[in-house]
Amino acid sequence: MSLLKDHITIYDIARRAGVSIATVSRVLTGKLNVKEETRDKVRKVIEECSYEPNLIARALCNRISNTIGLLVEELSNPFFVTICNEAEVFCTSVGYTLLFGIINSWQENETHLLHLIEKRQVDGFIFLGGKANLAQPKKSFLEEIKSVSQRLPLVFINSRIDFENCYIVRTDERMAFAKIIDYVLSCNHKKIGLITGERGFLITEEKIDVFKEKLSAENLEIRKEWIVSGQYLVESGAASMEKILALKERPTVVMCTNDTLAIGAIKQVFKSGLTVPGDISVTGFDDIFISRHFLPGITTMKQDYSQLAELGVKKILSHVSAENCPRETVLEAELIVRDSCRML
Amino acid sequence: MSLLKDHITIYDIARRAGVSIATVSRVLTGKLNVKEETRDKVRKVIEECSYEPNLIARALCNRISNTIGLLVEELSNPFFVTICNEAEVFCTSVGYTLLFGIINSWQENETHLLHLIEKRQVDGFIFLGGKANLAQPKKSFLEEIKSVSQRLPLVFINSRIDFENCYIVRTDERMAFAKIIDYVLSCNHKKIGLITGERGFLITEEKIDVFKEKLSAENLEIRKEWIVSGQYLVESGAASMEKILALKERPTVVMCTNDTLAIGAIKQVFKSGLTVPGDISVTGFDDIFISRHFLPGITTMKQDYSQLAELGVKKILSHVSAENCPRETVLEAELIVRDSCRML
DNA sequence: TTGTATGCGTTATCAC
DNA sequence: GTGATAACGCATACAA
Repeated sequence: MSLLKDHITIYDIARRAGVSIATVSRVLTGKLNVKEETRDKVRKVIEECSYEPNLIARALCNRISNTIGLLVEELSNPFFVTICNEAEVFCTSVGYTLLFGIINSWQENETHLLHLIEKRQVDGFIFLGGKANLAQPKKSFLEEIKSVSQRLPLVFINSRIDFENCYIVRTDERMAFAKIIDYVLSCNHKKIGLITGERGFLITEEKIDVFKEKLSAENLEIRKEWIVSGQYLVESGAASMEKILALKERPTVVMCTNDTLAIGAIKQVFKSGLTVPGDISVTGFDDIFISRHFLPGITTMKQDYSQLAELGVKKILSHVSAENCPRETVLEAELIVRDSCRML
Repeated sequence: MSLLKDHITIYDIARRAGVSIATVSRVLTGKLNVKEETRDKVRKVIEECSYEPNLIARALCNRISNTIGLLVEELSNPFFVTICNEAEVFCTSVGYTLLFGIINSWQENETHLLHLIEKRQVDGFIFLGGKANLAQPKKSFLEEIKSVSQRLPLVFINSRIDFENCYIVRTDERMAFAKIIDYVLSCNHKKIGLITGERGFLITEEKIDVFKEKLSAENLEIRKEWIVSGQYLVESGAASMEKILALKERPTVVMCTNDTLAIGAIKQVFKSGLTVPGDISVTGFDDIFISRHFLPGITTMKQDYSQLAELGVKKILSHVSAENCPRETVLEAELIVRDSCRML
């Protein structure tokens, strides 16, 4: 068979309403003036036929698709998916639709994926994770970004890319990590360890920087063997904690640069016959969904997911409608105290 | 400003290659014959201009958008998002793009959301959760579905809607739940409780049915107070377990109709000062990501997410290309034994 | 093998 | 106010 979706078009409506397609189009868009009488007549026919305009045709004509590309590192990542969910909901509420591109499934070809989606004439792109979040993005990647940004507005979430037509929405992760360090200090911890994911990413490097700064400022010892980096995986968090537990002298608290690592770290502590926070405290970052339900509940920092998403979309909308909007918006994070870090 | 993305078109390519647009189109689609010489010439120009065809225009022309609507109950649900992720990856690998619609954000208006997406001329729809998964969908909803199915192919995941142009990909949940019950029985449990989410959904009702059937067959007691229903939320799982723990006589194992409930149930056991599986065993269903990492690891059933997703997409592709494909495909689930259910 | 012309369903610029 | 008509970018039937 074939999908003979031969839809009703404005021609059908025009004919049945005894007007021209131009008039139908006018009542559809609602911009130009139409005599109330004819407008009602047309509306009635539209209703009767349950006609819906073909958005593909409209997009071709307007050269605006009401569509935004969202390049996300990985949908199964709980941090990213929360933002995607919020973004999607907000988009549909304003008549937009997101086209997702999942970066990880394309290995090195993040750029190729981008072109694939650009062919669908999206009005802009949002970047969530991927190479854009490297502390030092590669030259070739930046060139590509710059090139695309000459055609379309780009929004980077938790990144720092700075070109014409590029916007940024981000959490102030330096301040956020400083906040949770302060909390840890306020619990009288003096021996503090750090578990991170991949080096080279902003979310990693900034936290390491702040970690060292704060500890120095407090005259606390920064021990190399108490800082261990791996990947942003549960297994990696566990492996890192294993290394720390094997040390002759251990920190009293281990801070993790995200909750996934914290989960792995906690698991490993229990596996070693110790407990969290009894024998060692652990903190996370991001407040992913499960952190509240994990045992023990994870003390962490919560980012403002809905704002991150909504502002990202809004910046593109503003750009499209030629409104002014700040190039960068920085959001605060919130400390969420639960059970995984105890007072000494 | 305005997004003057005045792109290169086939006209530009045609001019620069000294051929007609028809020829350019031919080498682009690759279907019809073009002399090798001219084809190479055109290809070279395309390359030089880094021209990319406008998929919106192509869709309008072909009346096929290479786009599929995916109506999903909630992206933040770990079960659904896994399938979405797989579906998205598979789609892009075959030149398709998914348009997501998040049902929960539209309350009762699942149908309205559907129309919103249909306007974008998707080639088909996939339903993941929502009203389609009710054991007895409402008449009005079925009417709508039937109506849409006359225009587009529809795929239902883990559902049973049976109309023309409607396809089904599902896990055999009856068999799957029977399997995990068998496992529980093999652990010598005789006193078995059940925690479910919302009544009325297939995933709930089928499991309750199987539960009763199996226990009867084993001559085990089916106690009303050991079967407690709530919502598919962690909190609800906890509340249900609280009720069970308050009973004078308790089951030795509580089976949950999904992992989210199991997590809540386990939390509640620990909160009561008891342990899982020491004092009471718990099982889940779905094997969501965190189940492997929870403490204790949750014994559960794993659905074949990638097949669920891929077959869903494939059925639509087959329909579009007029190939034959079975109306319904049923998949098996796999028992995942971890630590939350112990041998008595 | 290649080019011309038409249609896909809209919107928008003209006249009237 | 309203109605022809020309884009929008592409694919294809038909002619050459």
